[in-house]
Amino acid sequence: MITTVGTLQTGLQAGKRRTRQRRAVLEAVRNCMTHPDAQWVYEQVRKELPRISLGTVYRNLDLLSREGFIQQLKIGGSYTRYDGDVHSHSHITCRRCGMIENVDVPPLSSVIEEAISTTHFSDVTPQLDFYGICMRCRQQAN
Amino acid sequence: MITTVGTLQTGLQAGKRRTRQRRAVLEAVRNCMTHPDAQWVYEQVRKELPRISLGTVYRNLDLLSREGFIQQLKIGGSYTRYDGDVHSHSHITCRRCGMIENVDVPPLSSVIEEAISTTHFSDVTPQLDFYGICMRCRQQAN
DNA sequence: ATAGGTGCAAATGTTTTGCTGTCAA
DNA sequence: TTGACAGCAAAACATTTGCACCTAT
Repeated sequence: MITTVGTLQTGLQAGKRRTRQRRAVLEAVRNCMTHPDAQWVYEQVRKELPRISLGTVYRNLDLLSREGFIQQLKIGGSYTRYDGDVHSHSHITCRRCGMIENVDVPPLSSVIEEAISTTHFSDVTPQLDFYGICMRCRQQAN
Repeated sequence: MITTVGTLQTGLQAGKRRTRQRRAVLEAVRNCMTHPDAQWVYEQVRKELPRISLGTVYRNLDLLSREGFIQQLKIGGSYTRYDGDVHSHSHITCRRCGMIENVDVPPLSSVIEEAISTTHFSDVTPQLDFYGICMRCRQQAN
């Protein structure tokens, strides 16, 4: 069995050293389907490495996202969330409970490209997100 | 000359009382073109009302955005920014300096509507934002 | 051996809140 | 008159950072 923990399939390495802490953080984000925040990752990783600190989790989440191993999501709530899926996709956030789900959206039309061209910005990337009410919240007749 | 400070043209009122503090906060956000944060609004309003507290600014910004008089922007940086322009439009944020500019984007295509329909969410609103490098930052050869 | 990384705790920066007093209606 | 709101300060909250020690290379 080949283990690729802490390494992309291409053999790329995050940071300069391959530490247990970094591998565990990447592993946790990748295995989580719910777009976790730093606290969740911390609690998860602590099951394996009880002495890891929250600061280390933050530092690694930052490094991993800067180097493109994971994605930082600054949508909706009051804290930053992470996504182990780095392929380009959108997110839909529940306005009531904050739950995030993935949405596959086709490439944005040339109409939007035109809108961008009216600005004086360069290297522009669009980010399309959605907000709504999830099924679970809708069913809870409050 | 008709003054509409603190009141929408329709005569709607924010909150239950028309306080000087609330009017000044709304005024400040409306007159500012740079999508200010709470601190900026605080400093601005303090010129007129030196005894206003930051807490009051936050409470009013919150109330005004909940009631639709202004718009809350949770994009990019580490703090919440506000927009006095409540008509539906997008924003483009500079990745380097955080500067925000407005972008007028045509209505999103039906292709996107379809993507939304694959989710189990209701009352979905799309939010399209852009990130890039502004002209000023590009010119500063760093 | 050594630079990069970790743990810990304190600091930071933004936003919220409890309480008491004030003021718009 | 009275309840919504303001001022103040402390608390809450997520996140960052300084420093001494550790460890992957």
